[in-house]
Amino acid sequence: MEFVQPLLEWYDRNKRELPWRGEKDPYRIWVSEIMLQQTRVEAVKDYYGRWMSRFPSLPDLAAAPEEEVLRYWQGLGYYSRARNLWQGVREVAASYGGKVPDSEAAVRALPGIGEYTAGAILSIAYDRPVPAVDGNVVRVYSRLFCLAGESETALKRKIAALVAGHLPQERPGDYNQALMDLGATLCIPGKPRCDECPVRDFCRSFARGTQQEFPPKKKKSTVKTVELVAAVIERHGAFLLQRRPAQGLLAGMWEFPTVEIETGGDAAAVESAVGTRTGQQVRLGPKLMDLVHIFSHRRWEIAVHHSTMTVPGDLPPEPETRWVNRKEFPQLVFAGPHRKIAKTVAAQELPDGAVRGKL
DNA sequence: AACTCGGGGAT
DNA sequence: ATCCCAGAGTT
Repeated sequence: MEFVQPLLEWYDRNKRELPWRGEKDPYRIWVSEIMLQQTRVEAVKDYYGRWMSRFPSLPDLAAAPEEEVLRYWQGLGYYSRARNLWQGVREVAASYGGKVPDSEAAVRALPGIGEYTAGAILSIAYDRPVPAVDGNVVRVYSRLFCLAGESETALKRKIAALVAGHLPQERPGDYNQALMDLGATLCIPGKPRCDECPVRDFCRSFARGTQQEFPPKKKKSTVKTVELVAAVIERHGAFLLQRRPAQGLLAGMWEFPTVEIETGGDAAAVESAVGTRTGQQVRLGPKLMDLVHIFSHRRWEIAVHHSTMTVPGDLPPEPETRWVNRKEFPQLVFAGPHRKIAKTVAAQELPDGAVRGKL
């Protein structure tokens, strides 16, 4: 295709300088691609740097405990990515002698590696001509060819087939990355900067002035609001923390005891619910803060209350519950907004012997 | 095909 | 507010 060469030349002159760019170690490419899933380049840079200073090679990650791996991922989101990456790396260490396989089937079979990531790893690290169609590439190609597609999956499939036919055998990784850089810097959502585009002359939507119509808008999902009360329960300088369920949202991460409430639920009902959850008799104290935390498809509104135990009881086996000193906070992986609560209460250093929570 | 899964930056 | 980001896995 005639636009391949102009695009590669544009890439050679204008590619972004990124920490993982020029990297050939498949493990390092792998890590970057997983971090970049649904995550902006700017957000990834720092995490990638910290990660590589701690887990510079595949065996380093394979040998690390899961808890520590999650600590290095804390705040990035989509935590199953970290677990899958860790599991995948261990699988490579165990079954492939520590060398990331270079066949599409084998790479695709690793946990957390889907069609896009397989293409990215194979083309960038192994120079294999496999398309890597991410959101950028969908946007670029749908505009180049005025492609709408019957569904998102059909559109993506169609584009992957086109890219496969265009990939230059000499530098497939650069072509994939050139498409992504173009989509990230010029062929952006909203108002693309077509005046600077190296392939404008080949773009059908530019010719028709219909760039805005591509790619087709995806239907918006509804965001459900959930009201919660979190209880900060302190005793002898330690705080009561609980682990979230192993499956689902923020799986396995630590949080202050939290209950979902009906709108306008009264204090007694909340105290009862917290008591059931923690095995303690609890009285809600003064409000520490209100937090709003927004996920893609959920909105948490959390009232955080200092709370006191009226009658200390045994800790429940489920969910896992622990008294944690604030000095141990850095060792834990906190669930989303609870990081902020932890940071706040940990900062409230008291002199020895001082008592907190008196009304 | 539709949902779930995080967090944040741009508009 | 809305969009969407170098998506994958499950239902």
